[in-house]
Amino acid sequence: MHTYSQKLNSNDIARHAGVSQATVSRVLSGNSNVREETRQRVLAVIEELNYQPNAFAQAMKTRLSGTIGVVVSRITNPIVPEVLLHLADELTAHGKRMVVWNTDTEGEAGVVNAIRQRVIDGLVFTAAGQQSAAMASALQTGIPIACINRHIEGGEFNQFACSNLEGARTMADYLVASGRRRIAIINGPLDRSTLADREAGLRQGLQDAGIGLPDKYYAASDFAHDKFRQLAIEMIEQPSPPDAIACGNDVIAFAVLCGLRAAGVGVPDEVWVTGFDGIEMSGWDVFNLTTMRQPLDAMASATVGALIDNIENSEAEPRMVRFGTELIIRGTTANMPLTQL
Amino acid sequence: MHTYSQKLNSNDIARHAGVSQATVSRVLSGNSNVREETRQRVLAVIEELNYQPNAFAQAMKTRLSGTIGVVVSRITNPIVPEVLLHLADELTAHGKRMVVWNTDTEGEAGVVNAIRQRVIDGLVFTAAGQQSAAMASALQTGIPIACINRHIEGGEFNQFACSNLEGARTMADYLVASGRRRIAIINGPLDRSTLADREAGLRQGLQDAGIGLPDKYYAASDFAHDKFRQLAIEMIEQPSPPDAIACGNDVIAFAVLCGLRAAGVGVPDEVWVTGFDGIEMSGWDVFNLTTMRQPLDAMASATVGALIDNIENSEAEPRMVRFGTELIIRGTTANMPLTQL
DNA sequence: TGAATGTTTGAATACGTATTCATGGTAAGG
DNA sequence: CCTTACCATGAATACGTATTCAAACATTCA
Repeated sequence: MHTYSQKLNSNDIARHAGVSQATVSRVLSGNSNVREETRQRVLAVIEELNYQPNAFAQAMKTRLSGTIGVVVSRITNPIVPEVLLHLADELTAHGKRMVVWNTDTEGEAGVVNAIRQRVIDGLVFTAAGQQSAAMASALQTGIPIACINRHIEGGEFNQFACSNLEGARTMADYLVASGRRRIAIINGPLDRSTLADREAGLRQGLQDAGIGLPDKYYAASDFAHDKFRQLAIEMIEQPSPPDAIACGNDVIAFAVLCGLRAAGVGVPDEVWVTGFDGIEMSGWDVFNLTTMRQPLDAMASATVGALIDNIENSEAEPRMVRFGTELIIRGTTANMPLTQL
Repeated sequence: MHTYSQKLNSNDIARHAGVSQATVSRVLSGNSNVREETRQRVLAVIEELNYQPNAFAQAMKTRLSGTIGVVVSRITNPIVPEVLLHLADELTAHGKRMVVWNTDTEGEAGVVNAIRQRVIDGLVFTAAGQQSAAMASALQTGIPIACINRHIEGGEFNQFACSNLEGARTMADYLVASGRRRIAIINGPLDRSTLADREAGLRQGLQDAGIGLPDKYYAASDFAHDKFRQLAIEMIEQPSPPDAIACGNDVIAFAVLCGLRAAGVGVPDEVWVTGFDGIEMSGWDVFNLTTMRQPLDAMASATVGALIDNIENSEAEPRMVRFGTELIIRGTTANMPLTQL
């Protein structure tokens, strides 16, 4: 069994500095009054001996681990690392570590265990379906949680998402205003609030424009590149195919573009395609995707901020914010300025 | 300050079961002899009261946290989540949690801190440059480490990578055997051993074929999609452009394909393109990239296995394994079977 | 049967820190 | 000068578990 011994403890520091262990602890925590001269002396010894407090002992006393959990449903979905990147930056800025669970392959047992063992101070849930043993467990134990890109009606906890419905509505309006009339939707699983809200926004826009959405212009599937790709092929190869396909998110749109390419159908000449999220890859030439950008950095910042507040102050009210989105017009739709909206 | 109290401790269990706390601990750890009847009684009480041992107290005693750190250089690089996925699965299978650091934006301070605080039992380094304060700190403290996709000569620690040189050599042979004669290389930073080894393999193949590599057919840059894209454009727009571009990895190849598309150059009609890694996206229709697949799952499995061994048995020798690669021929090169190799 | 060995258990202790309680000292206020 | 309040500090304790030590008991062997 490999263990590497801790060389020093606060008693050693106390002895060297000629104070009591309690005083060393007070200097470290910075919460109590210590005479400036004493503080300097202790700090000097800490520095000299290169002392680090034992994190486990601290955690046991304070019941705080300095670690935040992040629950992710499909880590290889390209939007996930972008979210993790921003979360990691924010957490680091707050001096917290980030432990990650990927539930689509690992399952949720690890998360539930961590919650029950109290080894995390808070938990971030990223977009995923509603049914979640981990979420139920978190709510039951009362551990502070925050959801990013996932909305649950009536939930008494922090929730940060973009204006999915309004953004999708804007997207529909743009397509209609640009002359599209046979607009199709390809979407993912609707138990994800983001996707459901976006679909609602699109449908609303189509309905208000008097266009509507025939069944043959609608398709959905659970997450799998090949499935979306296949749906796109079937969609485009039917009689009187759509002249635009609005997708629930960028990753779905990527698969759709792949399907259309396989079917030999030109974009945007024969059909337009739009995504939603505005992830980095959407700007690559091979996609050049018109999409609706959500401010992931701001959302991550708010998520972490609220979580930290809940941890430091249990009275803090849960927050719920919707972030604005930005239409980015690229090559998968006609490249013309949007003056008529 | 939010804290949620631990309801029960092992003393409560002991009292309810009519045994001592030591016996409860023995039942939990499973290392000592306990009479079967006693064990069942204790387990029943644990079950009944829904007791969970306090992880911090355990960690303080055993000096083991049940957490493994993973250091990543650019988490949004699509190969990284694939690595993390496999690592997470393996770690979960071993009952370990995974904490992730993304050093390109966070820096390494968090990792170094975690090492000094002993809050992780082991550390995985994924491909990155050689200079690393975290690696130095890890080696100094003696915490078990393992490197995946990163090789350091003479290092006394676990290292798992694929046969980068041989794989690249095979790739060069394939291009030459297929009739390519003006073969270019676009690569990333050479302080990454994977990229350096692959370049060496390619150069070796070209040299043995008597083709060589003129300066004008070589370009490199640090990691940034736009830079690789630009390099590809400049490469292809020069007089007597290459008839093939071999890239250091798939992500570079994606950028190259984007550049070629922007330049209006047909692939594979006017120029072939190859990658290396075989990440999932390389199979998407928009890339359809010929590449060299490395067995990430096996590599991750070996990485975690070795790390766990080092943690459980400090005498365990560091391991160093090279994994074989597999040429995957797709649409960015002529779609013909490779019989002549 | 007696000695030797092995099994099962409890009491006590240690891990390293944060915090409470008590004490001596110092400043403020009349 | 006396009281009151506050500041700085140390001794002692608690957090919850793993482990050592010793004792009680059971088993084996001659």
